[in-house]
Amino acid sequence: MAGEATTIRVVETREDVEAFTAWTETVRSRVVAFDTETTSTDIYAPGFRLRLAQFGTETDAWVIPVDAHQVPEPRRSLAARAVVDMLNDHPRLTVHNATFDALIAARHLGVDLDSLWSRVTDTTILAHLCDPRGPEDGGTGMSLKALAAQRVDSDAPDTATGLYAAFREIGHTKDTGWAAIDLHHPLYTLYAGLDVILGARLYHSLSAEAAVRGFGRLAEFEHAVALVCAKIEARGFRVDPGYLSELSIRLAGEATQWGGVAAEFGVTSVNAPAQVSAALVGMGETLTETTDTGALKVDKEVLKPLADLDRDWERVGAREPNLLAEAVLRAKRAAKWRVSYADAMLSRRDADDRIHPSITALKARTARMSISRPPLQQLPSGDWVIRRALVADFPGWVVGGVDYAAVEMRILAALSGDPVMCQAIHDGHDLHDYTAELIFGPAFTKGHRKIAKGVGFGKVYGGGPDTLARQTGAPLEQVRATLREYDRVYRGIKRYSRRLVQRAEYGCREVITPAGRVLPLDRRRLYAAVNYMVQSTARDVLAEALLRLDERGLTPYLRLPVHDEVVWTAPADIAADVGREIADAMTVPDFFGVPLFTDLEIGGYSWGSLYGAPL
DNA sequence: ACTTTCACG
DNA sequence: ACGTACGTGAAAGTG
Repeated sequence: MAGEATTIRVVETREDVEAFTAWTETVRSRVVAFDTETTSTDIYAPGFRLRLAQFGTETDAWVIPVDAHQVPEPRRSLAARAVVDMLNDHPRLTVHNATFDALIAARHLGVDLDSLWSRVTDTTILAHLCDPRGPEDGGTGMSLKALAAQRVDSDAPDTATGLYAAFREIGHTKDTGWAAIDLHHPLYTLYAGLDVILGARLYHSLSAEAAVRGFGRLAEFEHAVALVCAKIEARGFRVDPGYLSELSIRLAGEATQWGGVAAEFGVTSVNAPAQVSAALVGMGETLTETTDTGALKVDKEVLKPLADLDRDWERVGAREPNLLAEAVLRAKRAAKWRVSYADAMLSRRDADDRIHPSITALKARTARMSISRPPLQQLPSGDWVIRRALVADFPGWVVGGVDYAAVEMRILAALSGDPVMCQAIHDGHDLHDYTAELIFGPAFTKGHRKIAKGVGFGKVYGGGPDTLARQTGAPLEQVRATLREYDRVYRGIKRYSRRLVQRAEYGCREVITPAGRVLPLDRRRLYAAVNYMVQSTARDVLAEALLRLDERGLTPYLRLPVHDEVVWTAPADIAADVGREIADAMTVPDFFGVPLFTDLEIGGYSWGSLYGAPL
């Protein structure tokens, strides 16, 4: 690799296990990379197995088979023991995407998560601090392969492709081959061994750059945040399988029924935009909006007016509803809710009816977290039916939530130091009410407040008058006028926004957040600087809150972080105390001169109860 | 692989 | 001078 000879050893005998243990003694002062190969990425699925554990330096790797299905006893236990000893004792380890392997070590090898974590450096964290961009945005992304190609050896052997070919030879796919490939297949062990050699080399490259660029403290912070998120993931969130089964059937029926209606109009698949647009045009509807590639757009913003439905799916009474448009809307929604949410939760639950969504604590360019499999940060919020499926841990427990009040606006006020907005916050005003009154006078209406709120967000997000008019539903001229007034009233925000974009224009194309994060900007979208600054800072406010919650011993109650809130569960008799404690730990009394307050909600048995569900 | 759509903050 | 909403995850269809 990179012109240097490397060695990969595969443990095949009892003596090999001893040789591995002897090797671990010789590398005690070195940073050793750790990695695993498993039957799947579903750590908590029944039938999940750890198959290989690997350790390595820049030049030497050990591949240790521990799969109970293929390694005979007592060698398997001896090998597993040797792996556990290394994980428990070695002073400095590096892992690429450490949350995954650490959770496996904790659940399937009985390793103590806190102890292991205190000795681990996660190279995805370092890579994200050095460049948070994904490959689609001109960055390298966080995959081991791409990072290693960039920093270690652009000609590093591409073992994955060969391995996938081996999967196909045994009648499997990219996804299923991991469980089926022979434990001693040479491509499999080669792939496994190379990964730790690459990982060790990547560590040295990334840690050097992170140190030079002063990311040490931020890296430490991110490791602490990732540990709290790993604990939340390990505990999981309980689902109600009986409710989900019934819901799945009901949604399937709805999708079939509305799909049948669409079929009467010649639309055999409601998910085929070309079919839908052709049928609508054939019925005499005029479609004007187009997609990026010039096709006629038929998303729900286009279809709802045709179906005479407003944003909340209520009849408007403005026209004769187009039955096809309505059928497509309802069929698609029912199918999506069933497949992406109900069935996803049902299929991913563990033996205790808990789901363990994968939480990536440091994901977006702005450092925002992401939650996947299933995407619990994106469950429908306008209706309680999906969230009703997530329930408290035991009978007699309840679900609650704590969220920050208007956190992005407050952060914008604090960072810009805008005196008018800061004063309004100190005086305890509702920010959007306050803005509406400033612009429209004391007799402002709900509609005025909505426009004021939209313009406030527009400032954070960098939107123009057209987008804001579309979003708020207000007339373009009124939005333009409001934007002008906004700039006049909140001069500090205007000045701050201009300064951020100007710096990006004349300096390097990046913003540096108060946390010390360097966020690269796209050449064509320098205006995004304000949004990046605010969104990223809001993320760090929640991340710091997670650390305070953990310090207060509240992590066992936490179920999810959702950008500006946490979801928790607790026994009903202490729920008020737990909720207050969480709300208090999250509160930031003085964020650059502005208080960040929290709102506490205590619900019932299900998360849906916070959205109007009866239970 | 790419596009389109839809769910969230 | 002009004009741009930001960030995600996931499924399904098309080719």
